[in-house]
Amino acid sequence: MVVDDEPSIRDLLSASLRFSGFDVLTAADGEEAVEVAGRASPDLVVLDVMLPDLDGFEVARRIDAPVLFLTARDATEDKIAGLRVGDDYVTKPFSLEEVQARIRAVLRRTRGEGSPATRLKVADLELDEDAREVWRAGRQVRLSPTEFKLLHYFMVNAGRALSKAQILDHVWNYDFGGDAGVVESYVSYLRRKVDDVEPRLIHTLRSVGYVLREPPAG
Amino acid sequence: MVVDDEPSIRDLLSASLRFSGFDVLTAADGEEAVEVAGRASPDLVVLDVMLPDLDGFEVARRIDAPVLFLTARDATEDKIAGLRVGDDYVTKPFSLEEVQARIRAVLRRTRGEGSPATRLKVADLELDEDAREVWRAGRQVRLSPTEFKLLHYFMVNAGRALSKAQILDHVWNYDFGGDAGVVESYVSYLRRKVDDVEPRLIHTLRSVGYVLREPPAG
DNA sequence: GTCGGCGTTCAGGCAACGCTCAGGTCGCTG
DNA sequence: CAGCGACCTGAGCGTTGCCTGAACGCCGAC
Repeated sequence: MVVDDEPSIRDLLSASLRFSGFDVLTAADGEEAVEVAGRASPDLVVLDVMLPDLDGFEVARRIDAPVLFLTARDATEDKIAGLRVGDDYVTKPFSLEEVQARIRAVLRRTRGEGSPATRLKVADLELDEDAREVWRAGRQVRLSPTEFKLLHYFMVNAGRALSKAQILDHVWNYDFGGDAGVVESYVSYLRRKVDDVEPRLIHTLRSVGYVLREPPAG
Repeated sequence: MVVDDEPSIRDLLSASLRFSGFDVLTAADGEEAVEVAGRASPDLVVLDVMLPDLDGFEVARRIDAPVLFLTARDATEDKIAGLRVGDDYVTKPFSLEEVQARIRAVLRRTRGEGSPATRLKVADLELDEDAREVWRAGRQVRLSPTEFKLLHYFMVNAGRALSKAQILDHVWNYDFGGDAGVVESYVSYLRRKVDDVEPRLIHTLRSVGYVLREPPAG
């Protein structure tokens, strides 16, 4: 369930989550959120802290589900205050990658006890979400946060062609104003760090975008 | 079983204990506590001394299970008075690390006689929960209580990336209002005391948090 | 062959982040 | 009541990561 008073944010999140296979309900304010949650018992609520009527923490208290808070970047104070164990938060502006990662983490913690392998693998490239480790051909590789998010996005969508706009939308914050040049830069960094051995996994599709995939045997 | 009249404390404790694999029941007052305990025979009861109806010690007398009391910090008097053998207490405000440590200690004493190894080990770093001793590369190290709790939390979660917020939630008291700067300070202290030799075990993950882990062979 | 677009890489400025140290407070102890 | 240890804060400083812009190279089109 997604709760935010700004329609743009609400739509952005619900569309992206639906696309990833979640069942999504929405609410525009605190009252509605409590009401809908009471009826539908969502597994998790993505909740803006700033709502027109009720305080986000107040809403959380009245809902029996783990909460992922959306909070302004400078609200360092409030963050810790309202968090119960099992909850988590993401600062605005966020990237879709971030939100989805946190959602999966919360769901994993609360429901599935036997932590399912959080390990992504493509050929001899491996990524561990928990430990934030990346391995290529047996060697560990150090990545910056953005590099890590980008590679994660590639690996989740391994074998699928991704346009730069798509990548920008998912990996960068939604308010990022710059152009797709950054993507090229970061793909370049990634190649140097994790794709410097055969077989090459990151392929550029001219005037389309990029793919991460194991080259066909033939 | 968790007994407290404040919902926030009740939720905090029950969620955190469930996450650690315990089966948790809750009660909001003394009457309910006695009633539920009679039916369900819990292995241990976490019990607030200040309840709206009955005194905590009165409740304890009517329950056939070891009790971990939650008591105000300045109630030095009451502490000793109500404690039976096998019981223990924690002062409010507490940290989750503290409560869980005490719970495990009580359960170990009462049920499991063959004390399970309370020794954590990562590379040449060892921590003995019982004796509160820490060893690095064969040398014993003296840690302050907070340093010890922090290191303990790191070692229990060895190999997992921990955010500063997460650390704050578990190692510091739940009412701590300050920011994550303290964590940095204490990590700094820990590094000086237990991580001043190769291989380095505490690694910072920029804009993510920290990990305690043995560096990879490669 | 040449030209234009597209992609890659590098260098540099800027901002954010984290480490450390010094200092102040509190509580305990002798 | 003086001394000490533990805890937290704040400021300064070095480092890292992020993004931009520009130069260079590749590739396909004509």
